[in-house]
Amino acid sequence: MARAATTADAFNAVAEPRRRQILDVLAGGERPVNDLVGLLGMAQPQVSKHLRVLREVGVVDVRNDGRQRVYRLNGRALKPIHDWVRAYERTWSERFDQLDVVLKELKEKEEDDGGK
Amino acid sequence: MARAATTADAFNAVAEPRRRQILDVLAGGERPVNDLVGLLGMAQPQVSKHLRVLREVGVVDVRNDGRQRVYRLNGRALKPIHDWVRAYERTWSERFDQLDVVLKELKEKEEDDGGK
DNA sequence: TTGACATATTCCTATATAGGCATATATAGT
DNA sequence: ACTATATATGCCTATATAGGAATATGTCAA
Repeated sequence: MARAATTADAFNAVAEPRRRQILDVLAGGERPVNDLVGLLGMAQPQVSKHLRVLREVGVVDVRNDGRQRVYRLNGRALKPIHDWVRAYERTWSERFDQLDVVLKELKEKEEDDGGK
Repeated sequence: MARAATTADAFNAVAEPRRRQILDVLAGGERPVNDLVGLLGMAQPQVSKHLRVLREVGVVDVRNDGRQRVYRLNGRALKPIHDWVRAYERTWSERFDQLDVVLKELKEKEEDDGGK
């Protein structure tokens, strides 16, 4: 088998640095495609294709505005990533030395995350 | 071009669900390979290959113990992911709408969904 | 040494990219 | 209708998988 599709979940979608860059821009407010093209210095088709992936995993939404398509961040789709990685914060932050219960809870969340 | 290598960074390494499962087990303590094989129900070569990827991005370390190779979590390699995704937490958690700094200090004591 | 156990590596194949480029689609203005 | 603008899609190719199976490597014990 090959790798899972980039549209399989937020983890795969966000593994691509360009897509994280797009999200970082959108974090500052909604933008039409051409704004992203200009700000990121990427080719327009590539931006559109990356936006399609991000949209398929639900991390961005689109809105039509005249002949422009305005993309908007939907950060909630990133929550599974946050929930998963948060459990590991204790391994580098001393504040989390005795939060074993939290760790177990988040691991269980990861269990039923596979079917998304 | 193809997708970036899974060993390119922690984002790509962790995009694979099986590798997250491995890390979730190792979060409970170091383990030899065969333990992971048994606990996760994966084939041994696949486990070894996933561990190689995780090791190349620095998220696990190995130690020789007789004929076993004991793998140990090194969560610090996940910090870039945590740092990146953390900036988006405010988009789904109303707790971050105001009083950012204060609530950041307290948030680990709450475990309900996004507060009410 | 021989054998059993533990782990890593190699070879194979189907699949999915990401970027470059051309082109299709859609909308607005004249 | 025609044109310019804005965006999406299709086609192409090199590349990198992930899993399966077989095999290689390494280590202990008798």
